[in-house]
Amino acid sequence: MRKTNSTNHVNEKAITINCPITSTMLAIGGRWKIVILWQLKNGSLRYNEIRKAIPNISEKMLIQQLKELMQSKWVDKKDYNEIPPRTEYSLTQIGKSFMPILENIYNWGIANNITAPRQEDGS
Amino acid sequence: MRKTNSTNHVNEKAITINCPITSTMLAIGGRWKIVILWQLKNGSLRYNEIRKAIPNISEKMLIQQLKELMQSKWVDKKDYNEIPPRTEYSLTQIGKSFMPILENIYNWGIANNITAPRQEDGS
DNA sequence: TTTTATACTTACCAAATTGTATGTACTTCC
DNA sequence: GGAAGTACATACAATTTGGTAAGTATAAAA
Repeated sequence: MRKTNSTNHVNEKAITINCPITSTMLAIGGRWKIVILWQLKNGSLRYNEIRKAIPNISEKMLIQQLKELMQSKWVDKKDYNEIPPRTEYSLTQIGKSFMPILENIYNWGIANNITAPRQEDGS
Repeated sequence: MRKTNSTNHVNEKAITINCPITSTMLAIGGRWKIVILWQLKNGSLRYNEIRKAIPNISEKMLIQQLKELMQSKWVDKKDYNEIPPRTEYSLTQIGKSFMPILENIYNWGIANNITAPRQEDGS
């Protein structure tokens, strides 16, 4: 949980309060969020399907990021109440409506040959 | 400096290596990067002008983020070699070419009434 | 000679994010 | 009775990010 009185938190709030860009970035800003959204763009997937589609993600990270995406209304979950459990995750309308922008970024990235910056250390 | 052998780092690399979206997000992903880019969209600014335009940023954060933006070629710096010092920061072509996408996100955010998600704690 | 102006650097600390390992629940199959 | 399948939860540790406070350099102005 975050501390509401830390400078970090206060600054985050100040930055996002009036800016839809930074708010949006915050919503999709976790390590795995975009990867998850990208997986869901062609339809709903079960928990384990997402997991297998994203080899490096841990279970903790997957549910954590899914929860946050659900809180911010980008992703929906359907629980079938079966045993063994079955749940399906899908994009909400909000999530779907953002996909064209993600595709823009995708194409922009390719056109501009974007590679991630890395400040590496030897150790 | 980051550790090149941490799982965290390895995962970041895996995520960005083949994906222009996550690479792009990484490049503009610091706390203040988008705010800085947004300030520069109407032309070059001196160090102190940026600083005054972004009330909460500390000097350390400002130069750090500027350096990273320069490393990833979104921002350029011109040093006038005067005393007292004078430097000017401006968007590169890459930086400028991304502005339409930022504006898309801005409009999308307004249209969808995006507010930043907050998991707050009481302490 | 102290102050002012500008653009940084650095050491250190606090906070937030990410990852590891292990455990839970329920039912069917062997 | 034990293993398998599915979707989680939780305690703890490592890593990374962000913030604070103080210092540097140079020359001109007060």
